[in-house]
Amino acid sequence: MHRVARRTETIELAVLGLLHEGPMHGYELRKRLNLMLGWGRVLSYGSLYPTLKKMLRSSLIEETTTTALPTSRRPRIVYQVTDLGTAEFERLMSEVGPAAWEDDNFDIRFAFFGRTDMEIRLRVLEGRRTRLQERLDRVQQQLSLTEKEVDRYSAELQRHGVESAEREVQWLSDLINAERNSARATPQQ
Amino acid sequence: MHRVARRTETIELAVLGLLHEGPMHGYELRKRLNLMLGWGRVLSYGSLYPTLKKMLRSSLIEETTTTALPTSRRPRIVYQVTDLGTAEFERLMSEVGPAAWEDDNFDIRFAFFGRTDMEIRLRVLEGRRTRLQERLDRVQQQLSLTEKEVDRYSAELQRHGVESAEREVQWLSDLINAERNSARATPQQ
DNA sequence: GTTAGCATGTAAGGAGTTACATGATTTT
DNA sequence: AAAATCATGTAACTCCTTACATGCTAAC
Repeated sequence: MHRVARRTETIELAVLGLLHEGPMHGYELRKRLNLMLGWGRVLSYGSLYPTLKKMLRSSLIEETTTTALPTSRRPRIVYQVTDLGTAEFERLMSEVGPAAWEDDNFDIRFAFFGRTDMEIRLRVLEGRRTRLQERLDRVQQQLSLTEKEVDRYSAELQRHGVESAEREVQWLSDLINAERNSARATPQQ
Repeated sequence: MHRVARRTETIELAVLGLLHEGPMHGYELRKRLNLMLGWGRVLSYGSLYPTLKKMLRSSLIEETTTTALPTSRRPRIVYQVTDLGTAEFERLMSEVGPAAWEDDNFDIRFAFFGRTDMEIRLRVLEGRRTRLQERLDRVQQQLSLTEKEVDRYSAELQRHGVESAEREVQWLSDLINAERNSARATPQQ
């Protein structure tokens, strides 16, 4: 029953990670988020602001309203992580399991890999690779037991999909090897 | 205000296209649909069956309940396209515009390209390519005006994303060329 | 005979988008 | 002085998933 992280959870993780770089306000967060989650759908305000409010309520972040400026300026609300938020970030980042390697979730986690142990990194990379490999196998298998010949364009679409997935698997394998090599080069303790 | 097709619309198009191959019941449609839309999320029954009911109401499809079988068998409901459904399929397939080349929609349309005119095919392929190129440009640009140096993993993620998109653009270019060549080889009229 | 897969549905609830509302600041 | 973009929100609505409910059929 492996529940897949809701979008909100993905956003929360990304916000915690981004705020680690320093305080930011909502609008800026949104731009950064769109660049990270990018490629797919863009993040709407109606999604971001409520999430920030929710995170405030659970004390993962704090707000600092920039009120009194020389020129009367509309207050910009600047957010920053709390200690609790940092703890939550670390907890989420050290999760291994489907939540870590489903499509969107994986990208975010990967982006913040610099702040995780190599052990976790390897587990997540391998999990992701297995996940993709499973999909590939399932498709290949179902393709093989399809009796009727598929038409040109359907076949081309399938071919392209499989090729992309295979390339992604290769990418992951390279990353895994790189991690292992760096481990041998710098044996800890 | 280019509204992006709702999932339901995508499903409707896919159902109309699949039923063109011959009558099918819901369960079977779902499997085929998952293979087509695949790679991402799977289609839930709670999504499929209501959509089929809706299509029945609007007379895009008809149902034939297989009731009296030798062995008392639970009725399987077999669906088939109506003339109205065929017309709707053709209308949807000849649409050019964002609805045709946004992520999910594009895949389905492409899969049914065999049943469209080459003129439409070219317009859709080119639209899709332009769409991807825009995204690439936007990312490249935003990347260039980011002052702070990004960390290793974020950079790698971006690199990989850009590479994938570029590869997709190349794929589309090849397809476009193939269409153009086949047009020259077989000049109509 | 029991597990796994075939087969069809519905109701409730949640998540997130769209549309609306407002105003400041910067660029052209 | 207009247009674009920065900036922050909210409410309603829509879609879709999740979970439940039911029963048949084939394989082991």
